Amino acid sequence: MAVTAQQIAELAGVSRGTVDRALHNRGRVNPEVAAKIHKIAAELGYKPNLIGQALVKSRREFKLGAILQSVETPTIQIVRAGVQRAAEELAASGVELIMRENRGLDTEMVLEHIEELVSQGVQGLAIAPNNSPEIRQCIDELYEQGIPVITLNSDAPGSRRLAFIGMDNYRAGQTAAGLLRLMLPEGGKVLPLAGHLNNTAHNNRLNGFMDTINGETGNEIELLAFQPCFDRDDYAHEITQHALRANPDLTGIYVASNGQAGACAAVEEEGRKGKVKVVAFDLNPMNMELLQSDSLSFVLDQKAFEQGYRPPFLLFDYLQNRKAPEKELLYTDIAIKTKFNSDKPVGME
Amino acid sequence: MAVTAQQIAELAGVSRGTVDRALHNRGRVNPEVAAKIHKIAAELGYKPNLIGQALVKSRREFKLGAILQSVETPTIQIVRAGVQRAAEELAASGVELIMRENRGLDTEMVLEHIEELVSQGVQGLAIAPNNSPEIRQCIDELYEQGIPVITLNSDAPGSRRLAFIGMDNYRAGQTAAGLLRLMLPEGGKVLPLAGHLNNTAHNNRLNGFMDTINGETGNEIELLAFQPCFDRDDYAHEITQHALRANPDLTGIYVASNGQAGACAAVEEEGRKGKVKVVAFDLNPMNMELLQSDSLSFVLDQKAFEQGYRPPFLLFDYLQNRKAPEKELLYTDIAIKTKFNSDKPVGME
DNA sequence: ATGAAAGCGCTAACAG
DNA sequence: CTGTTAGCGCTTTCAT
Repeated sequence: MAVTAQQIAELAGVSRGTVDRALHNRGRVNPEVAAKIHKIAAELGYKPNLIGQALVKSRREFKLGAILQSVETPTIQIVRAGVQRAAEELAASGVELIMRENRGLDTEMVLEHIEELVSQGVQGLAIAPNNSPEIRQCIDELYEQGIPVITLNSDAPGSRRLAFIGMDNYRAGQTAAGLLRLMLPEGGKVLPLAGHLNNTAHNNRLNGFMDTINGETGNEIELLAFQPCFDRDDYAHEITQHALRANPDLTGIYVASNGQAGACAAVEEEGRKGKVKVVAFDLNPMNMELLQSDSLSFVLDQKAFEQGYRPPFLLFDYLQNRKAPEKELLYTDIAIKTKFNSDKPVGME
Repeated sequence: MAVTAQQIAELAGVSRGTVDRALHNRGRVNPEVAAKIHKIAAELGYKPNLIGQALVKSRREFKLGAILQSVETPTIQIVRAGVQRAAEELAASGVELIMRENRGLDTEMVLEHIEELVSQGVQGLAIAPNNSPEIRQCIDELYEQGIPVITLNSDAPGSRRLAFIGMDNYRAGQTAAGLLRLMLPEGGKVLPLAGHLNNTAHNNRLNGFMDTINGETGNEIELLAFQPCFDRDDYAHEITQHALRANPDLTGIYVASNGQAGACAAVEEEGRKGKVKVVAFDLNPMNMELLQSDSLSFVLDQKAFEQGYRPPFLLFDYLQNRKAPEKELLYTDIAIKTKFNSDKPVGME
């Protein structure tokens, strides 16, 4: 058995209570005795038993809230699963987690949910915000009230959130550019597609892409003008069709948003499949099919499960131990998927 | 607070002990009473508190063993870190883990370590074996003795191990082939390099590669004869140099083992960098540099940390709850890394 | 067949 | 400043 606080107490000739106070520097203990206790603990390599600790701490009750948006998308479904798994696991530690969900993006609804959850007494919030000044301000107010907020999947940059966990979209854009460059040794024209420009995520994906598509060396790639497709397959289809017909030397398409199915369809209809490489985001069932049929070359995936799973733990840790996350920006892995490595691996992610 | 066994006991008018026996079907309880207890538990949505459970179970002591090989390699260092982290986390549950390590591969040493650990009384073993009949047989004998074995990183196929956790090397070979095909739209010649053919891992990586490099569609790629480089940079360098000079249309190199630095050096010396794409394995510091300098296009990485981290937990779960892993082959994710997504993400992997 | 009681390791409230 | 005590939820004897 590992060494226990009881044993230290006996060796030091004091009680468990004193050992506990000494080891946690809670004060109210004779400095000399404390020193002695620390010494014995160090010699014995004492490590507090986490299970015992958790058991007694589970008496404190915590109430957390989680607010998700765009729950109709496959990616957010995975995020959701992560949140729920965390909720189940934390239930044993006395944590209650209340979840609220919206379809689509809706600043008003988010603000309403925040208000509701706060009135229910949540002590911490995990939010997938949209990038609106109102929400940023609301997060700052929560901070003033002592309610920590963690943003997930999408960030509220500049606000006083405890942390953000999600994809580094600029980096993801760079990664996509790197892939296209590797696939296009002869250069050619590349069409960038994205939802709206006021979608921060898409915007960052686009910036990273454009900053990187023409690197220091080699192949010259000509970037066509950016086209917003508003996440719609029909728009993406039309834009792609136009671009393909106007540019016989179009060799790559970068889809930073939804709409990839439309783009792929247009490529196939024009008989350019294989000649035109398409890179898109998020490993959902549709993209898995598009990979298998060689319509997509690469999909960049984010660790959606982790984005949902970790915030409740981070909030719990903060509330229970006043321990903030190590970094403010917790970027999840940018996973590159092809048809060959896109089945789910073992483990929870 | 969540519902506890105590509450159920009160509602059923029995004691906690009876509730416990009933809920776990341990017998020695009146069937009618048991039914009543089950009913109440279901109605209240009773979930046993994992922390309480863990606390009392931590009285049982477990002794586990782990045997690693080739500890001089960066990948196994990461595996090692995973094992150690698991050991720390399991210490609170009454688990002692004894680790033994070899440099290089050495069947004799592994067998000795196994014997030693067994004589020390370990109840389960995590082993990174080499593919030798002696070790397979030894694992079978351990199975007969009731000592579960989990192989990690490398497998002992056909033996009665509880599970294997590691990379699906055939699949990884396919993935590499897919990447080269995407990068070589014009086809060309590809040189495959690997350590020995009696290294199962390399062999599988090679087979997957060769079975896939010429797909159903498109570009014709000519595969040069496989060359063993015995994991050595100097051999790889020489082989590559020869191949480059003999084949002006060589466009790709697949390094299934170590030796990639030698191959990359040869490519650069012959002035073919950029023209010849190189794919290699394992995201170690050297490969990160080779990615950054564009000497490597892609690195296929395995979740080495996870390979070390999970086996102790799986063994513990098996010993404590007789719960075997869900699958016999626990394949870890095949991660595709480029210069842009090859810095460590957040989290423990 | 069942209840009572002990105890896992820890923290916190209360007395001194 | 320090010891005592109670108790977190559960499993496991030990009586009955």
